[in-house]
Amino acid sequence: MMTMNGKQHFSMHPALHPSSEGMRRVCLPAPQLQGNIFSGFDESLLARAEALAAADIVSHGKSHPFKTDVTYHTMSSVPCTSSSSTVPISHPSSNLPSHHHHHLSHQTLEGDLLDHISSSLSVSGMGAPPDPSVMTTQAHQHHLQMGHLHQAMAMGHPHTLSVHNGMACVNDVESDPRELEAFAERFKQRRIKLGVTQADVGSALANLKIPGVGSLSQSTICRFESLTLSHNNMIALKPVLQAWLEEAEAAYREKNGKPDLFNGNERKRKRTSIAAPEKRSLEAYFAIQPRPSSEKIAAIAEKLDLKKNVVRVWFCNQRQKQKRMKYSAVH
DNA sequence: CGTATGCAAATAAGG
DNA sequence: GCCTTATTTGCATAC
Repeated sequence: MMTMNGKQHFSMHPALHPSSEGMRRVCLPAPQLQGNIFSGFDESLLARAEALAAADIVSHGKSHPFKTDVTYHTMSSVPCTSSSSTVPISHPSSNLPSHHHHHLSHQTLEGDLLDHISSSLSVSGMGAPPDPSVMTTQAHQHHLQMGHLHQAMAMGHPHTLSVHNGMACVNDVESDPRELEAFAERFKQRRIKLGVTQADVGSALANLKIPGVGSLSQSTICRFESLTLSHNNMIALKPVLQAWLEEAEAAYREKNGKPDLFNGNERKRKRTSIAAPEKRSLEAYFAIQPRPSSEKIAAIAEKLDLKKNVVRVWFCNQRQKQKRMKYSAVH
């Protein structure tokens, strides 16, 4: 099952114009131009985009890092509104772009030579039924569809001092924000004592067989230890890591060297790496049409030998990124 | 080697 | 089904 290999194809693109055009008009759909672009979409557009991609190697502006990270940060004064659950901190940052370019989208998609999409089955990925458990905030009775359910809420925790009138902030264990930090530190210490690396921990998590919990990368373990994850993420991961720690120490006592095999059913989330040439092509397509139709996405995917879903997500993320940049540009 | 980290895929959740 | 916004991770690669 699954096996959604992100078979990368680093086909090297031949063309490589030494030309150095630093003109990288972002957000510039380049509407009018010649009618042929939109009339004979398909091939011509794709080809054109590819050509652009090839010629577009220089403009790799690193731009500003702009790290808006919201990492842990010791204190998270979240008003204890305690609205049962899920209150994803809607950030008011969203502005009203109102980017209505509206350039007559007159794309004619007649014949479509590139219609044979062999994208095959979609990535079924996970199918693990959610499993409440873990978290503090029980009362979970949300069995809708599948999903990883990484219940990461539980944000409304009591301020250090604020008195809980009555029992507003019920639930939740007695874990202060300090407890979390202490745990992270303790965790690292004991992990090292066990002679286990972060990567080991990450992959060993799958052996716990906790529904909805698979392996994690070394990065994530590292971030947990250094508290560089979001508070909610920290809280969600704590019980899992704690479970591992306990098991590992128990096994250690029993002299179990390293019995842990690669059991684990839940795979670690996989991340496709899109090679540079493909990325360049995608960028070129994006410059021409930031919101390609499903059919076009399929065509692009086919051409670049990427999964359709990968391409679709790439466009989504690209739009997000562009929006972010636009925002930061205005400061 | 094991650990940090930047950038950005993949996912979650509400339309 | 796909989009958006917000977030969670992981690949790569720098320490």
